[in-house]
Amino acid sequence: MPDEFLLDEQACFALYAASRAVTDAYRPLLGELGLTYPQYLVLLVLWESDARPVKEIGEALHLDYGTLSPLLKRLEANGLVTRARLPEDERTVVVSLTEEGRSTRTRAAGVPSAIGCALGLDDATRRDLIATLRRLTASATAYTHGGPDAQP
Amino acid sequence: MPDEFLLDEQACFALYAASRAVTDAYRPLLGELGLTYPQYLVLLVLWESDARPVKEIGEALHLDYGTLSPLLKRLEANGLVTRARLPEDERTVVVSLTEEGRSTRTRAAGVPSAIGCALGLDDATRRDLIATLRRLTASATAYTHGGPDAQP
DNA sequence: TTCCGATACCTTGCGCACGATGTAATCGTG
DNA sequence: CACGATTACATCGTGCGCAAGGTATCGGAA
Repeated sequence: MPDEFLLDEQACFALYAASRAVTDAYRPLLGELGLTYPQYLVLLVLWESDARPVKEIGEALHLDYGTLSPLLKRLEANGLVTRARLPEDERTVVVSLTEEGRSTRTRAAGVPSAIGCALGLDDATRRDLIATLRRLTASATAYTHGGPDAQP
Repeated sequence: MPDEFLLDEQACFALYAASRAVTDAYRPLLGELGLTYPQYLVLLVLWESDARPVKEIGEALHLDYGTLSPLLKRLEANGLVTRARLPEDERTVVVSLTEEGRSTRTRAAGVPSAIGCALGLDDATRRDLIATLRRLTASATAYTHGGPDAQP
């Protein structure tokens, strides 16, 4: 009997282990920039489109306020972003890059290629992996929220 | 010009997001057993082969003592495992399942199939994913430790 | 206009993860 | 045997990541 504890579990553990291994690869590179991987992700979001409310950053990264609020406070304390309430809606906090935040993009220019080297995947495999992971994420998310039944 | 911050980064973020989505899927299932996902992983290791030193558990899960020591203390506090020094080598702590730890395997019998459903991957895709993730983990680990040069 | 609910965010508490440091036991070498 | 190095763990500090609870603001209906 093929142990049922050793089939899909392997996929989940492989995912868990790979995610941490990749984060480990980022660590020394980002460490020189004074960044963690989640902080780097926030900067990626802002480099693509500056001055965004916390809500949008959270949606882009699938992170909630409990994670983002203190993280953004640290980015602010490190002088990379500013946070300001919207005058027309005082509930909303808009996060914007400082000059140092923008220039960090240049300092991080070598990171993607270094990581690409670390992953060691050819183009086709990587595209395939991304597609599979996105389907998996969508499927797992649909299962968790909404459950097998579902309902907004 | 295809933004270099949007290529390999996508693979890494997809990995990061997928890993958390899968953990989210486990959470309600394991929550009923009073377990977290890392705790469940430790039990998987012990269900396969009981009475193992902390070192072996760490190697199996790629986790260090800083993570495992408090985690195992919690499992012990919850009555699922015991920890005992080896008489022939007082440095080594052997982790063993209690009766409750063993019986939890039965209570968790439905978890793998539920997760398999949540992932929504066919057999071929899943095998392919596991293989890709393992190569990726090995490559990233080799890059991080040992660096591009390498040296034991 | 006055509520009432929704929205956007913050805070707290807990459990990972990891680097750094500490400690006791064991091993290896002279 | 002595003693320095290694091994196996434990602990501490920091930073996620998430659930739960709190606050202030906004929008809409009575």
